[in-house]
Amino acid sequence: MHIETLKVFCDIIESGSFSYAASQNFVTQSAVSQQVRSLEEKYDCRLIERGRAGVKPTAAGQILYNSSKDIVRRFLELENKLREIGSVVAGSIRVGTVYSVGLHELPPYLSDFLRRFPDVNVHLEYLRSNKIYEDLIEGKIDLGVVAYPAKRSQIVSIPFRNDELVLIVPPDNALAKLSKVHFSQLEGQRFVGYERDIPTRKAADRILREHGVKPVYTMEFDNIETIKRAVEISLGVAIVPRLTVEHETARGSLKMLEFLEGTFLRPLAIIHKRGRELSPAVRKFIEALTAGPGTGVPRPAKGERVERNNDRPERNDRSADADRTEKAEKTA
Amino acid sequence: MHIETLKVFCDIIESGSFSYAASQNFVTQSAVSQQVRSLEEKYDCRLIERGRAGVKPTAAGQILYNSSKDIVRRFLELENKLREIGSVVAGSIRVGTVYSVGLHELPPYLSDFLRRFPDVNVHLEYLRSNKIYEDLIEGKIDLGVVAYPAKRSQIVSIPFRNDELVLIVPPDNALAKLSKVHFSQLEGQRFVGYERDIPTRKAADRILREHGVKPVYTMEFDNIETIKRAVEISLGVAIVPRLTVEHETARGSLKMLEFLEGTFLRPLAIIHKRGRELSPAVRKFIEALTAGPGTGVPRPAKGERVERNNDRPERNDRSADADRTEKAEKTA
DNA sequence: AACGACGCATCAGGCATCCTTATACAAAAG
DNA sequence: CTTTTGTATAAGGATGCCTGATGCGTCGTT
Repeated sequence: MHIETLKVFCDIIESGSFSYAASQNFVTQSAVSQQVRSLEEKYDCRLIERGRAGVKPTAAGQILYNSSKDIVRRFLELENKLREIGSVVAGSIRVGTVYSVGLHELPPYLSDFLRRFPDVNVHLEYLRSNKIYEDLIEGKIDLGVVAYPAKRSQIVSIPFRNDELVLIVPPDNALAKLSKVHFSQLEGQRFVGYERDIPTRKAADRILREHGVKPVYTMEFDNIETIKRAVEISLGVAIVPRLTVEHETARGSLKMLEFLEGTFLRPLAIIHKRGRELSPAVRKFIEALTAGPGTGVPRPAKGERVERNNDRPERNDRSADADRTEKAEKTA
Repeated sequence: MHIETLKVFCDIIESGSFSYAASQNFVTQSAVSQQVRSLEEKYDCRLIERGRAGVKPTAAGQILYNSSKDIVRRFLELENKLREIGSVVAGSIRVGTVYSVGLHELPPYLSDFLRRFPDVNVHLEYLRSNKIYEDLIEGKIDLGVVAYPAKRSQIVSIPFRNDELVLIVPPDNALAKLSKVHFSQLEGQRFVGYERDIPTRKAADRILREHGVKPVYTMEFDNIETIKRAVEISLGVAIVPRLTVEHETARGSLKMLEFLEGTFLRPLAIIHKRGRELSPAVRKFIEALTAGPGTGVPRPAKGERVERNNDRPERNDRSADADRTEKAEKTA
């Protein structure tokens, strides 16, 4: 019996979905379906009731789930301990990130990391800030990457980078001819921005308030991409991280302006649950982010490990990085 | 990760032997060796110190053992529960038996059982009577088959069969011409028999004592085969179960005599630990013994199960029964 | 009601995995 | 020094698992 099969089963029960469990375990839905079937055949009893409203465990399935959950948990802990000893960087790590960072800041770090540690699978989930804190505390993810990290007793926060907040306006806006603006010039502009409970929105509002601007929002979204689209079609101006609009300013679909009153930084941080011991893979991931992309040595170069990797050059190489990076969107 | 691999590892640590762990798990020593190696490679650390005096776990190996033991135990319990639900008779059962019964009484029941339940692996170990009780209580075996079952609070005993105790003498003995003897005729005969702490020896001595015979033992052994060889070369006479000497009496290498004073039965029993819940396979095994050989239906014939078995007629059919019956001798 | 979207089941084919057999090798025993 | 016992290694083959394609219900839409 594969312990992985038990984990798949647990994931099915917890998520209520075969397909989701499949993606969580880096296999196809077909494989998951077959695993469940073979379990059911092996013990000659139905384990999961497949109904219209998702899936529910049968009595037997519930027993299997209860025990498996325990077994899987113990096994994962065991693996962490052993990897610790052997300094083996492998396994899965689950990272939750807000859209803007995940799309515009992480990619170079990520591909670098995946190249250096081919035995690590990275789950990248796009989540809203508050959900990241929640999931961290519930143990659903190992790491979070957020802006304006909140200080909480259960959360440890490690500084990552600082973005600069800039103003974007549609090319047809009066301000588009300038390269820098005074806050006073923003008076009367209609704003587009994040929803009120999102940290970057709060930061933007604070900056505006401190400079005497009372913004009028016409639209609020929960992710940066939609905000940019809204500005492009002249629904308003917005304050966003500089890195997130590089594409659009280069293409000319958006005009970016700095503030004459100074630069405003948006601190990003890696966060994790306090007290939770981090697996070698997670620690290496944090290192990779804090050290910056391209700073990693090509190989861990610790004797044995190199040999082992070289022993199987013909291995089914999962060609692209993307194959090992599961990107699951949770917000609509 | 196969849970079976973890079990193999535990068995290695507990027994201090690769080969023994191999036989316990119905695989070759080679497979065991490879499994350990792949574990060591996977976590890039030595797990077992191979020294002259057996094998010892390293620090990492100890960690692996501790967790694995737990995982394996939970998994086996889980499997029992599920098999219970699906009425699936499969898995391994460990049976400890004394030589005489294992060699002369069990075989027909065994081959019958194995034919009816091809998914069950039977570990048959030849043990001395007291070791069987010990191992039962320690949970090292599931069932025991013994003669003259001792009444103990921790042990449940189920009657199995009754052998008849008879006298065997070498063909050149004066008694060999008779077919029945009076106990009085045994006076002056030298005896060969079991060691003093073995139940059948105690029973024989009691019978002799009750009929006024004070036996003089010249040799004592812990198993029936050696006793027979000793009698064959005229080292003395012996009181043994009738079934165990069928071969020799047929060949004429031994002469068997009944007692004129009556027949003396040697009760056999299946024993197991009180309170321990028995797996379906163990229960079926008990049923098979108590019902007698040849009484089983050809198939459980419970719908689905038949189908499932028929689905794979081309399966690597482990031809002979012997392949699935591990006979490990513990006494020399 | 027809249609597409979604999610699970099934099938066939390829390939990695793991096991067995055979053999090497080391240490201990006779 | 040979034999025995126990583990490691090599080669080959069977098993099993996964993927990709496809089928088939159910649900929500227009």
